[in-house]
Amino acid sequence: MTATDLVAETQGGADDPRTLHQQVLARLRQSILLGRIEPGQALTIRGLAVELGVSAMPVREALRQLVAERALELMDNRRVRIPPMTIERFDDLIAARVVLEAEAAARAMPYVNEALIARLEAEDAELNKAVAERDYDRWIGANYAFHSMLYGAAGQSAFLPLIESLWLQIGPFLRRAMRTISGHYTVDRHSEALAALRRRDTMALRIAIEADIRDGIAHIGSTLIRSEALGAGAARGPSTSSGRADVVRETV
Amino acid sequence: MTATDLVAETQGGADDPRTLHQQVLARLRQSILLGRIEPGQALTIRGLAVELGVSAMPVREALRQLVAERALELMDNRRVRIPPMTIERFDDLIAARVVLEAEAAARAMPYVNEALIARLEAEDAELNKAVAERDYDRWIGANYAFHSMLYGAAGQSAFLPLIESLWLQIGPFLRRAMRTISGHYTVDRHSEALAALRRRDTMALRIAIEADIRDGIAHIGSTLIRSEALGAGAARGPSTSSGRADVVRETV
DNA sequence: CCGGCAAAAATGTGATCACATGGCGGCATG
DNA sequence: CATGCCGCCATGTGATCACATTTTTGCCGG
Repeated sequence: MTATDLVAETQGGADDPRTLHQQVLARLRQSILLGRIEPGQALTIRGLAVELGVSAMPVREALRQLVAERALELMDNRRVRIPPMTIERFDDLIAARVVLEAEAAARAMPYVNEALIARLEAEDAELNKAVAERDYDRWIGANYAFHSMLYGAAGQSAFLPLIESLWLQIGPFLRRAMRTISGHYTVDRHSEALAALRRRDTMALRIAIEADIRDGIAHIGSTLIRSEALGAGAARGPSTSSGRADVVRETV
Repeated sequence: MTATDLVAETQGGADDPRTLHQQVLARLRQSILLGRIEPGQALTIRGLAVELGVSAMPVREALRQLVAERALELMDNRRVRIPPMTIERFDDLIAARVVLEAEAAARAMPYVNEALIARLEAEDAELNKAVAERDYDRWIGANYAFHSMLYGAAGQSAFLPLIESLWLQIGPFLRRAMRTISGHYTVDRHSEALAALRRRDTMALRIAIEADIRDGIAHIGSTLIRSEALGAGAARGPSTSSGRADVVRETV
């Protein structure tokens, strides 16, 4: 399998109307969202370009865009990395998620109809199945789909991009924490949210969303306590070009 | 005055440690924030590059970054523009500002000390002076400084970038509305916020911040009603390269 | 065996070029 | 005089190149 195949086989054929840099961006964004990129992993323009079978230019633009969304961080040496997580930052991100997503959900309420609820239920079922099968990617993906489907009910909202940015910042640190708490997923907050939607109960919806956010990731905080400043610098992966390519090949 | 001088004289000399694209980004960002770029104005890579005395590359990257921050929008024809404003979007943006900034202010409270209050007072005085002198740029600048100073009290916060994105989206439409309400600025919400800070009254602070946001821009909504979808397409400026250059010269 | 130094490889940045696409005006035609 | 078509020019996209800086590596002396 060539690197080019990697790009072509999952998404974006030759007739993809999107520009190359948009395809690269979508790919990298999903990788970050699903936690496939290790916090300390080397992210070089040329490396990713070879990896994705494109030239450096689209990768450059995609990286810039991800830096703007705070999914990546531009270091002093002008390299790019996943921003290291600290307890303070994590706390901020969760707080921002809570206020933004609760408000976004509340503002979506007027647009809720049976069709939307049905789609949300389908996504919730998909999520539960993924949880049962311990399929992490589908789990995260379905969870994200559920939330964005709800917040986007009113059409394009100004909230969604902001929330996406927060997801991207949390994504890389979600996976490791998920493993440890995969058994703790006892209360189905999505069911509570769906019940609130059916009753058109905005307040209950806010509570369910907040609980969902806090439940899903509350345990990450303790993970962070055990390893301060996660992904700060010591956890640098293999740095030779061959080594990096190997790691990225299975992750991007 | 050459175009190069335009860049050099206000900021960023030859020994600026920042990369060119960062300088261009900062310049464009400020222009958008201060409403110096008309919603319908043509924004071309080559045009801005000539304007700013740089090559196309830094401009490309800066534009991408601003698109990621939602300050600009990538149209289907791959051109870039200030996203047209609608009542719905404006309503979203204000709602997002309120919840984010209220929360950010509340979370800054533990870090409030006399030094910070003093700096905020100084910025507020600067703001009032700018208002009295009808100096729009300083007005907006001081207002922005006041808010970001408060929200950033706890050091780098995850809230600030999100809030900045919202400011950038509102900026282009603020100026015209400001003109019409410049006389209505009767209640000084910043004073209320400062009083709340001195009393360490988090709830009062939230209320003051929310009131400040809503007061300052409440009248824009009515402006939008009179001209739906502001900057949608009809308000396209001159499109010849010479015409564009003239417009941008005095605005960027 | 370890530490530092110099050479070499790699990386980010910026510039320039080729190409396809789209917008615009001029021109012919009704 | 209005309208539709065609060609030209401007623009965005992607590739490649040169250069400065950083990082890695290999080597030498202690």
